[in-house]
Amino acid sequence: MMKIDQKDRQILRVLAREGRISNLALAERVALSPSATLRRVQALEAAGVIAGYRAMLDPAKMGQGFVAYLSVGLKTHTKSAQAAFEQAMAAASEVRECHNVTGNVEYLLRVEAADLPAYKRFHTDILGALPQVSTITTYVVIGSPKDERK
Amino acid sequence: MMKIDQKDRQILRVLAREGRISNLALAERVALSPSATLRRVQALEAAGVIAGYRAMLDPAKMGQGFVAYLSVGLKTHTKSAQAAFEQAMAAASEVRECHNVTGNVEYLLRVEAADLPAYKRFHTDILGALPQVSTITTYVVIGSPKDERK
DNA sequence: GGTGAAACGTAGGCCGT
DNA sequence: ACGGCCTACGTTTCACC
Repeated sequence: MMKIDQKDRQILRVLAREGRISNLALAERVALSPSATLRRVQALEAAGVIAGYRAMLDPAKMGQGFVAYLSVGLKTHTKSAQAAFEQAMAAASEVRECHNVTGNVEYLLRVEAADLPAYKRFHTDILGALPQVSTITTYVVIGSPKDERK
Repeated sequence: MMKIDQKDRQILRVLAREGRISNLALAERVALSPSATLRRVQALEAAGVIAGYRAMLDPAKMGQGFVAYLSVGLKTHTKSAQAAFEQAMAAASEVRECHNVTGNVEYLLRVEAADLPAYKRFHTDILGALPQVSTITTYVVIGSPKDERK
């Protein structure tokens, strides 16, 4: 674990929004020399504070028009049932996120599919085929007024 | 809207995982010359298929140890109530995502806070203070076995 | 789509504070 | 321990084929 000062936070704020900004431009933004900036960025990467960089793709523009969140409840709460479910989710390309949560369900999924039929195939053929699953509730995303992760 | 061929898809797949890969390395991966690769990337950016680049930060390593998803139901489904709620979400720094969904609730939020007390402040002082809100259910994230957005 | 070259950015050694 | 300067090296980018 490393200590993160105000300059680091400034750097992270910029990088979270503009992941591909050049080190030179970043240095100017945070009012530091390029070398000092680079050293800080490298330290943040090494410490895992920056876990990586991603291009945010627009699902709609790639023919992935269907986005939904699903809450999933399991029949049993054994370790093996969870492991089996998580493995299936890891293997399913439609599943972009799988969160283990507290509450009246065990999992929250984010699923992206080309269209409704494609989503239905996932819902019935993949999720429905898992013996561990007891309840599924689908929340279709109509819009995302805020999405700082993308 | 642009047409996306197989090479484009290859490029997107790499960039989605390694957003800061050099154009040279990317070109090698997709077996194209650097200039052809750059032209494709620039076209994908211009078309909005690539909406931007982000550093993925680890909330736990930044003292943001508390992550939860919240389902929120509104009292009324008028345009003005939705607009007021969305504006409040846009202003709340704890809210990383706000999705408008179908189902028995109107919104799904992703909230990140330093700890439980910080989360409680958000829950009661911000969400609880909004007159439009009728139901709130909190799903605390225990773990994320898959998170391809980060 | 590829080539080449100029412009630009990166990264690490070094020194000062 | 941390910031700034310098510079060799690598990368980006664009006009041209």
